[in-house]
Amino acid sequence: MQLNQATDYAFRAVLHLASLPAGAVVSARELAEAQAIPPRFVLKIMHALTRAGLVESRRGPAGGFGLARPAAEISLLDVIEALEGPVAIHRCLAEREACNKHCTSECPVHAALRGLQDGLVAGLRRATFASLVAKKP
Amino acid sequence: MQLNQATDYAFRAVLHLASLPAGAVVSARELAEAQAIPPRFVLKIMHALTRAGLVESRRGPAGGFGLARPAAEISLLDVIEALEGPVAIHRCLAEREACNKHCTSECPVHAALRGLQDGLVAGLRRATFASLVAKKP
DNA sequence: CTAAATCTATACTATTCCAGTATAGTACTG
DNA sequence: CAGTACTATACTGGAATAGTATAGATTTAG
Ligand code: SF4
Ligand code: SF4
Repeated sequence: MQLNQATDYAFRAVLHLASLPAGAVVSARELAEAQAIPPRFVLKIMHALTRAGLVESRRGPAGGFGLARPAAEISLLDVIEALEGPVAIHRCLAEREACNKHCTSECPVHAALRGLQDGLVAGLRRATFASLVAKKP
Repeated sequence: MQLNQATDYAFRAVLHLASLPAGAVVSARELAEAQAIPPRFVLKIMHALTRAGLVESRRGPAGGFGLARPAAEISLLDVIEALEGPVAIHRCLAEREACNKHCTSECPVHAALRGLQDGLVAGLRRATFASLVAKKP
């Protein structure tokens, strides 16, 4: 019931990129140092963010990473989904067949959890990195 | 980011007990069969629920388990906490020191997630088994 | 052209957690 | 006192987590 460590590193990395002037890039090594991310591990995280289309990379000397679109269009949900796939607070909300009871009718717990998950996901979608950067001191 | 299997079994078990006439008890074996829970595993789950004070047990022949208080006073949150401990959607919300970045000031991601978690927890607390049973067909 | 810097992609590993089993013990009933 | 049923804890195989390692591709400077 918890986001994993890689996702947290990704939050820090995107927050770092979001507070940069537009168009600027920062190397994996700098990111790792500034955000206290293990230097080898940061590569894997940026790889996932790049594949998801949230960040863009430039190779070679003076290369690095930058946001692929405005920080106002990147939410906590986007980052979580890039690292962990779709959000699901219970197995049967990830895929309905995960219920090993094979309830004939709709399960009331399932229904209640679905409502709560929807609220959570909506909140994660509303939390953009533009709004988060704005809150920083 | 998902409730575990044991917690789901506990949901089914409590839902089963909540739909019984008041004062009735049901044995572990019956519970396991009715709710498709592995027969040995159900003992561990009922043990956790008993220790948390949500269910009461009676030993010996004709023994079994029943709710320790009215279904209206048992929520999804109570069951989750009995099986998994306090709800936390992120490591730094479980314990503040879990952040290996040692942010000097308040982290905006932390603040946003805390708000969302509070909403989720409030919803879980509001979902009592009395209301869930009422929704069953 | 070539060397160094930097990202890309995947394989590997140690540790921890999960899901479930096993078993020895305690309490109640008839 | 024998059988039923819960109590409590130890054990286990497999999967997930949190990283590390490495071989390769691309870009730029000189
Ligand atoms: S019993 Fe209900 S809550 Fe549990 S997995 Fe099945 S549908 Fe979901
Ligand atoms: S960086 Fe922010 S969100 Fe991540 S663990 Fe630290 S306080 Fe929590």
